[in-house]
Amino acid sequence: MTERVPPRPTDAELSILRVLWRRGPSTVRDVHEELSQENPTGYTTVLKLLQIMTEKGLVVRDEAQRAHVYDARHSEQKTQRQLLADLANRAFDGSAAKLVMQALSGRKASAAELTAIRELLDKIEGETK
Amino acid sequence: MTERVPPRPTDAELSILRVLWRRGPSTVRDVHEELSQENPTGYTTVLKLLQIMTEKGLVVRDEAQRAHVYDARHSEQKTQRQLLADLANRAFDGSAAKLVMQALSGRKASAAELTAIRELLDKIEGETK
DNA sequence: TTGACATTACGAAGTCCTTCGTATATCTTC
DNA sequence: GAAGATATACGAAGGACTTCGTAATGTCAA
Repeated sequence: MTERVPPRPTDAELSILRVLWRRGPSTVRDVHEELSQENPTGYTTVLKLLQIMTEKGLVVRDEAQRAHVYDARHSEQKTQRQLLADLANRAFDGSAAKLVMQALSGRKASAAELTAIRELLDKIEGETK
Repeated sequence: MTERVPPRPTDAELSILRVLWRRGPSTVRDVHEELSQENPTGYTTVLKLLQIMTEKGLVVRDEAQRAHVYDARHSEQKTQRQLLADLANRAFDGSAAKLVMQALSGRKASAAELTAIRELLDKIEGETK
């Protein structure tokens, strides 16, 4: 059996992934401290989540040292794209374009951001041609 | 107590909402038949879900007839925007622009769709000005 | 009215998510 | 090597999600 695609991370799992993406490989202690600043959590709670995430394949664990070091298995980009594809399938008839249009309509996007998006569009159209 | 914002629909709940958005007000039988074509489900399972969704405020129920008639409480658009805002908060630092860029990078968008997006950008920028 | 049928109500089971308390193992320092 | 600090492992509890079986209720026709 080959490795399967990891499942969609839950809310608590995603908040841990965000810490790992920001910090890189980290111990439970590291993650716990960072996470507790915004949202106080028990140390063993974070540990348990990381253990489960290891089983699921969301993170990888280096057990070389006493304090195991965890890291996100997939990049932030890759995970984000998977989440978007998933949402598109579940709520937008699988259409990424519909999703984008709705996200843009939902206001809040600075002029600079709009420009950046426009440039991205240019780039995409350039490649497709 | 005033009405609270309905919670994020689960996967099964969302698939029911999709049917309601497409069909409009429907009985359990209606929803069950439509839903079972793609994904066979028990009749009482659908009923139970609709009852829970009524409690949560995701749908409204008209009990005038013997066969209760259910309908989505919020429009497809409104729900989609809420889901997008939620995902932006959980995985994109709350930035809708980042989300859009990532969605666009994730390939798949026809030329026509790209044009439509571009026009939408024009419209937004026109209003903001 | 009564029987057949359709519908809703109720409750329970199995799984997953989240949290935490306690036990066990390991390292450091003296 | 023993004490204390620090880690991980284990298991359990409570709640949410999904599914379904069975009971109760309502409707209609003969």
